[in-house]
Amino acid sequence: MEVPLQSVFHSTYQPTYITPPLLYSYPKQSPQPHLHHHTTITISSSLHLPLSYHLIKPSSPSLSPSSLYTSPLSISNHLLGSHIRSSIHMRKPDLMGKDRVLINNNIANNNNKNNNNKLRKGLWSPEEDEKLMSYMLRNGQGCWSDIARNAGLQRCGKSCRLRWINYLRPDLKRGAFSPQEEELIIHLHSILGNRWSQIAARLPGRTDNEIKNFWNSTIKKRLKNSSQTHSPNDYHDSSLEPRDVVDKINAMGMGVGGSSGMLLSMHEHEMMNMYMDSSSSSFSSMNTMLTSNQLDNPFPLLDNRHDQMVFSLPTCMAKPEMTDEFDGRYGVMGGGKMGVEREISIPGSQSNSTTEENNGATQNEYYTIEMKNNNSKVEESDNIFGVGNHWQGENMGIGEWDLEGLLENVSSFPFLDFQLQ
DNA sequence: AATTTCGTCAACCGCTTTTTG
DNA sequence: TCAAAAAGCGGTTGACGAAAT
Repeated sequence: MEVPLQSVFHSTYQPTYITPPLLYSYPKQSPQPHLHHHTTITISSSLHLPLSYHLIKPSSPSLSPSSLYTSPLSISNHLLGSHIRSSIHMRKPDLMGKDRVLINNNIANNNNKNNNNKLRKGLWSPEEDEKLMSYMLRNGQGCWSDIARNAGLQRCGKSCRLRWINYLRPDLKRGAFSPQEEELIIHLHSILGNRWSQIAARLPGRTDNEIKNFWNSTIKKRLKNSSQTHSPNDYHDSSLEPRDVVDKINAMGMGVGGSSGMLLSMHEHEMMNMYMDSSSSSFSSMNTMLTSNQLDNPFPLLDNRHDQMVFSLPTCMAKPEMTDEFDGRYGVMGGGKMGVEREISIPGSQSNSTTEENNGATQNEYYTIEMKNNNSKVEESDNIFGVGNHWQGENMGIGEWDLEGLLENVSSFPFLDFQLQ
């Protein structure tokens, strides 16, 4: 479906049409072009976009010509709504042939510590992109070093893989993160820590690199700012990383025999308050709860003095609902309001959940998972995660307990998939 | 207008894990 | 079973544009 830009731009814009997804942005490092004021809007609707590049010219006087060639985010801040912003990327116009290659070669030479003159490094030229793209579309994925060779690229396979995964892949979403995505990233990071690839796996169309950059540049900064207004004493021991928690869980599986199980606790009620209302800024909620300490310790409220581990999940994660447009493996927002708090409680001696029925669930439901030592199992409570019996594994020892099961229902969020259709 | 500072992000590096022969 | 190669991952760097001074 085509959407007239006129309808989404705040400023007057030459009427044209956009068919998402628009995939390609050109690296901003490319040389500043000479600008032509007669440049017309050209937005491709093709999925083969990476082979073509686009210019955009607004009629808005508020947008200077030079800003046309700035980052997608920059122009989007001027003109675009958040979702159009997600899709529009612009290239800088040509000067990307020889000059650019020279620049690349310089970069490559400077960076080439191995004196391997055959392999290029640095920014990818459009020609290289085209080679890789067309090769991949023709032949699909294979051994990356073969791909590099067969596609006629003077690149190592690793570099090709990275370029494809982070940039050329047709299913990349690109553009600014939506508030929902931000919330999800924060939440997943609170569970997974810096396991960017695992976080990315649950954000369709996003790459680990992208999320990592986003976290380091944006979220971390915001959290840091917000933390300045709060005392670290407001919170429990934050010495454990999520990874530590997993390790701890696994270590228990190794068996310190006899004790009655998990000695972890997370007092995360406040933490999850930020999910209570998806319409409000998650960061405003976080203002009340995060300290700078927590930036590096994403399990800030973890307290190992207690014998329960409590995960709080937004509704969509903890107990997904089914919709027609989504298969049963995944959680779905459905009609439910994102942010209704759910918790998974993992006490040492208690076994079954206090769960209510899936439908009509209320806030503050508790899901309980038994965790015992050695011979213990992680037993599924009454449909703990709603769909898919992910915890049904028989005789699953603690050592086998991992975050995958816990997170399985977070593995995809269709509501995050912005589409103009 | 010039300079400095800041924020972003593509790409590299080095290490670990997985796969292959 | 083992070694080498490939793939995967997270941390880091540095170029660039934008914003601030």
